Amino acid sequence: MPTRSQCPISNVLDHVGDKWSLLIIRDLMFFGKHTYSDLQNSEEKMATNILSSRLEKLENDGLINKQIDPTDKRKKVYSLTPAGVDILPILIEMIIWSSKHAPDLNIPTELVARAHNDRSGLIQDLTSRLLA
Amino acid sequence: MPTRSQCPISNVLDHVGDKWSLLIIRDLMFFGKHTYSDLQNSEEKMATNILSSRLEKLENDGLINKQIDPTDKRKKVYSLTPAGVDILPILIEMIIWSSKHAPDLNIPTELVARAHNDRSGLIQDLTSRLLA
DNA sequence: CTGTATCCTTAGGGATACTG
DNA sequence: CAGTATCCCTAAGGATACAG
Repeated sequence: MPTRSQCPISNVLDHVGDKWSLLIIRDLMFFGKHTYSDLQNSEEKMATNILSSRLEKLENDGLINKQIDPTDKRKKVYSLTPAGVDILPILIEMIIWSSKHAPDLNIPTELVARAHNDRSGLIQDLTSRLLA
Repeated sequence: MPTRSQCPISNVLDHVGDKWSLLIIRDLMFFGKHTYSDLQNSEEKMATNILSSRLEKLENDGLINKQIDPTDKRKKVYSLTPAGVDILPILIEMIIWSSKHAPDLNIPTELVARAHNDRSGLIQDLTSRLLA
């Protein structure tokens, strides 16, 4: 997606403003997925060509890394870059929004509670774990 | 966009996970725009048919209101619902992300500073102003 | 298993004309 | 001014086959 303007919100959307990219980041962030087949088996079942193209774009945009698994050279492992980890607060706010406005969904209530009570601590904990 | 899963992040994307909806909300929220032509003259210049369809979807989804201007019955005025106002923290986190990872953009620095120093106060101030 | 490539259909979107 | 409608093209996306 080309740069549309100098607006910081528009800029984020130019990177992840589609239906799938944030779900890939979610899976890497919250569900410990790091292989292609892990990601393909997400609840939303994205098509393999879409997954492939999004991984390529996210890597080009500097949000994820693609590495060879050191324990098995045939495998490839996807992980978040620091810029990718910094998407975390955006996802947390989305979870909070849904917990308020779409309470019928499967919301991790203890996560929401901690996001309210100790937001910066939560983000620091998750971030340090993800960057470890 | 149909519901894809029970995930709260996916749910938000089902409402605003396209290239334009959050920009409309941004314009209503930060730039005091409330008419069709106001919105059409945003920096990103969205096409009139797209603007029309997004306004319709956002209204159906309960994020914006469309009302007759009480001072001029010919005019229509768009405004955010409480659910729309609650998108604010998501936008703030997007601005923070860009301020960190795309510092070349036009970022409102005093907003970012306050988002760091007094995040909940900032959100309360903006929210109460928007709902006033 | 980890993807790429292809085929095909649908949705997104730009330009512009048109209506109340 | 405030939209709707149409035309047309491109991008997104699903299904599936295929390659390393």
